[in-house]
Amino acid sequence: MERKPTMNDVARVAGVGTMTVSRVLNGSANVAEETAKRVYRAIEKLGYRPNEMARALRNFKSRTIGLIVPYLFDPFFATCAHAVNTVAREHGYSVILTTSQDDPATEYNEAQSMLQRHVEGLLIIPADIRKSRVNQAEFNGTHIVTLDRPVHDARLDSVQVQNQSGAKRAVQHLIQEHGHSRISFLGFNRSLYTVRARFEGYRRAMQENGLEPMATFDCSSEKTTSDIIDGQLQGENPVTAFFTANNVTTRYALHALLEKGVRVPEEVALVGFDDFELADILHPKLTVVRQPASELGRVAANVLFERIKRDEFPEEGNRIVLPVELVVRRSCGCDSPQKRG
Amino acid sequence: MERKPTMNDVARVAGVGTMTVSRVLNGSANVAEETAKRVYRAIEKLGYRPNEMARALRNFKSRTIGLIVPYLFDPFFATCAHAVNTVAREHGYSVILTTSQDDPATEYNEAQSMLQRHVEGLLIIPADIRKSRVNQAEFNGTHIVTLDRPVHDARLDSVQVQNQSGAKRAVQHLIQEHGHSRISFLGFNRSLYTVRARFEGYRRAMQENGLEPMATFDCSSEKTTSDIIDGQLQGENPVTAFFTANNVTTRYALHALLEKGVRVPEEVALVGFDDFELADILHPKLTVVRQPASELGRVAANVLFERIKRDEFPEEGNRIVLPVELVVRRSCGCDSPQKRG
DNA sequence: CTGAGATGTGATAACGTTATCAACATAAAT
DNA sequence: ATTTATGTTGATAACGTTATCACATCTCAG
Repeated sequence: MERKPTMNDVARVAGVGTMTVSRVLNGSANVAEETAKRVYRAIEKLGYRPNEMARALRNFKSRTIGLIVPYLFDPFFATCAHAVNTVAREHGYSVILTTSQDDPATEYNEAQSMLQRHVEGLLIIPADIRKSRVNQAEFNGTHIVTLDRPVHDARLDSVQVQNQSGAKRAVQHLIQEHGHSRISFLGFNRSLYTVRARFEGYRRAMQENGLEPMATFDCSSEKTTSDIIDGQLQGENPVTAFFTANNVTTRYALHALLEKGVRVPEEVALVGFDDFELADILHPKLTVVRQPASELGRVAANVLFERIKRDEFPEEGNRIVLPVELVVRRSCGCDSPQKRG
Repeated sequence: MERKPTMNDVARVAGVGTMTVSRVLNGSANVAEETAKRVYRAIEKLGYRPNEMARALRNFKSRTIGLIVPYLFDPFFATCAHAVNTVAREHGYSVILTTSQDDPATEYNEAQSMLQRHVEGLLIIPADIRKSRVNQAEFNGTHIVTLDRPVHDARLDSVQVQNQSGAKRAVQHLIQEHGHSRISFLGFNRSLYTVRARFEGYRRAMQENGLEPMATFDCSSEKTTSDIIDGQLQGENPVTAFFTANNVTTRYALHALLEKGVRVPEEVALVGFDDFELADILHPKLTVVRQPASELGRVAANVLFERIKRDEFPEEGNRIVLPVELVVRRSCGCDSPQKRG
């Protein structure tokens, strides 16, 4: 309703000039103690709060960063976002958050919109390693850090996890500890960097053990996943273990197996990439590769703020890779009475 | 690096006045077609994008709303946030998102910070019905809508779900369909509105059936929940069913029961408030009260944008209550071979 | 005391946008 | 031919801050 009080109002009430109020607020030296007190009283009395819009316009500093994640209901991304938020607050920054739905066009539009809002930096989980356009010229002058997935641009900092080696270790576990040889890779959306990298880890583990890879990237829904699994469990050489590329696929696969009455891990083993809250309450408890979601967000945000602070645009960005951990529970066959030969 | 091009730059390149560029951008009438074309070409050439900071300052419209949720890694809140984001985008608004950790002081600070950023409206999931201070005078002139939980201020719009009647229905189901009489309410944090309301539904269901309520509000962690359950399962009159107040408590309780080797629902039944992705893969599949999380976010955002559009500050806010649904699966005892008398 | 430095303060001009007004065409109406 | 309308444009002044400069006072060494 009534207009918010401005610095001018404060100055008038305190009986000083506008600049003096500004100086008091910014803790600049050379303000008489007595004057400062008068200003503080006036601020108190009017309930004055500086207008960040005007500040941003004047200072070329919005104290805002942008964060673009594919989805918010995926617990992994949500956890990243939470961590980013926490770090931003510590730096006195606000976060403009939006989702891309894994669509490069949406991602580009949202990034543009954030540029218009003059964010000082951008944290992005890019939808597509090739089609993401956040590296174009128009983004020069904005600090960008990609997390979870990189893009093809050496100038950008990126923070990611050990996708390939983590996947490889998990598949090796299935091969070496449990003697599986017919292991199927289930994933969705080949254009996602993480899915590719995890597949590559899987492929290498198979190859190094002289086994034939067998991969699907079409697990877009519960139904299709179920159909794919159906096909792979039938025939003369049925699959004996599944490796799923992320928490969604893991869920689809587990659901399908349970629906069909297939016993896990007795009849078929299952190991997934990405841990989640309920993985150790499920029956069976899931063996998974755990990603440090919080740390991913935290590290990426810190890298970004470091860049912002230095206002540095390097020729070659840093690439930070965080370790993952194979959390062995039961779905791989461990802790189970019978093992296979 | 290089400064971003401004409207003045565009005007110079196009050989027109600044106002003409402004007019073209805002689609205002009365610009000659030929001139408009020149302006568009200049915009294209320079890669010009309007500075939202300057616009906001000049127009008193930031095209931004604030969203404060307790936590982002709770799938319920994350889903709300996702929905809010979607609606905001449809309106051409950006969302500044932050978390309160269910702490009223943090909530207040974050809300203040958003006011300084001149958000046009605020969507809040308040931490505490009494201690939340978002209704104070300093927030006059900002549109506020609370979602999921209300605060004590009749002027604020609030959107929530049928907490009480949903809980009551669930408990009635345990009593009437499965003959339970020793039903324990497990929750955490009595200062949360939702927990209270759900308890009240539980209490009424018990009372109307002549049963003794039995409630705990201390399920703050897995450990304490486990201990509480231990106590209630021992003694001469052990509990035969649990009603849990939200998805976190449900998880704690289920985990504890599984750890102890208690069979659900054969030995003890379990019904929770708030559905989640994996509730139907768990063993047993969980019977829950499902909340329309997406719709909650969507409706709240729409209410807010309606207020913003009309710039209306009603004496008495709307209170919208969305229906919940009892999703009957197996943990209540349904679909189980034996029923109790 | 005189001049140099420190200290405290305010006027002014930006930052990039847009509302308002005034100016000029040109077309239509008398 | 003169008025009246209509369409098209630009100069100017804000919005609320802050950097810069300028002007006072005051302190103290010489």
